[in-house]
Amino acid sequence: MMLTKSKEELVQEFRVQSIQEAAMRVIARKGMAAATMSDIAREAGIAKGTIYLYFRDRDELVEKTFETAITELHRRIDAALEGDATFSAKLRALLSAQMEFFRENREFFRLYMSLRYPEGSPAQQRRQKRICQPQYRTRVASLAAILERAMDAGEIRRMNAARLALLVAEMSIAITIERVMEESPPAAEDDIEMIATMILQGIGLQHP
Amino acid sequence: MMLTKSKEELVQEFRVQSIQEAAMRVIARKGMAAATMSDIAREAGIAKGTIYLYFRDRDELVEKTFETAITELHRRIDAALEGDATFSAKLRALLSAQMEFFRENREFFRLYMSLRYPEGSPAQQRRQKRICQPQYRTRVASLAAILERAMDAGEIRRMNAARLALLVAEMSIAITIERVMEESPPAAEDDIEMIATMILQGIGLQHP
DNA sequence: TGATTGACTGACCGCACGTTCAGCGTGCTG
DNA sequence: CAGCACGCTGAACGTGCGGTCAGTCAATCA
Repeated sequence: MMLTKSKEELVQEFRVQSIQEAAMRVIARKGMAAATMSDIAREAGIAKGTIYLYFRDRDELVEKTFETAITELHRRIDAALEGDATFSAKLRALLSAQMEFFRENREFFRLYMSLRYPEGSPAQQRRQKRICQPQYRTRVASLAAILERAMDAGEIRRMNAARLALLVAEMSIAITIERVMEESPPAAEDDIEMIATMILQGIGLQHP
Repeated sequence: MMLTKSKEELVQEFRVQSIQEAAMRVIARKGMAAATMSDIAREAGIAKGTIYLYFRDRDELVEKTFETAITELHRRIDAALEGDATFSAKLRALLSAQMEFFRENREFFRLYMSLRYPEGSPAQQRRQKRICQPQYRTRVASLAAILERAMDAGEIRRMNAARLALLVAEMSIAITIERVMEESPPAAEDDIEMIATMILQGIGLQHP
């Protein structure tokens, strides 16, 4: 009895997962706005109607797909940041985790970018604002907390932590974008080293 | 004869301009994807059909609207960068020009962000890629050239100029986004000073 | 083996959009 | 003042989307 149910659940989960993966691929290929339910169904090898057995509507599909992937990203970033390494080490770990994640999940990237600033109908916008912006804000806030701690520890100069967190986050996303788009990006270590150096020492001339 | 034609042209230009301004306002309010031709016509106080007397289709309206505004932005940035000031001064001038422009043209900002990464139908995407990406790439490239010159002059350390230009551009956009979204942002000078300091000296501890 | 279930299908619906065009009014012409 | 020209209008059209649901059929049950 219990086993049977488990089996059904497994099948369900498999369907849900394969639909989400199809959605991700289609969005990656055509962009968020142009990805239709028919496209996604075709990509998943099922009928359009079947999607509606597992997701209430398009919004929910996109939302769940986003959440599944972003949860994994956050898990990795949190893992990179735990422990009490120096700020410099944590910064490199953060950059490394993010780049690695998007290298493995190139397809997620397009979805991630689409959701960062709301588009579409007002209802969709509200939904996206509810779902996605907090995710981003939370990340920036936790980065700000780390910066604050590093300031307290005297590892970095004292500045506006919130603004600084924003800058660091955006720099890391910018390089990630660039790497995802490049055919053959330079070694990740080189880019990480460059950003880390720039953040810590700037580009001025005072000696290392 | 010549005068009459001039007058008609003026009326035409006025219509074109007021439609573009309406488009900008609507896109700013509802987002690129949700801004319909009816919305734009209503905002401009004319009938939907009238727009098609001045623009072939929606794509052309968006494209022309974007170009008109971006041309002004580039004019200002170029003005800020000409002359042979120090890199440090040019950097501040660049940041200042960009922030000032988006403060005056808050409405353009949404359009600018929408077009940075293509969305919509494949045809729209091709168009946007053709129109918008080069604009952005050109700006980054010219920034890279300035960085290169500063390196030659020994004003800043030698690094990968292309990557660095990307980081500087993204940082400045990030703060601009933040400022556009904030109810009452801090004084522009403070933000400019912060980014400039961060870029030139980093956040590490070695004394100023 | 016939009955029953329910996951799956895809033709269909309503709607909202971009686009069109026949007709309207206004002002200029002869 | 009649007639013409033309910028403008907005109802109507075609298209393509998200979403629905009556029907299908393979697996399970009794």
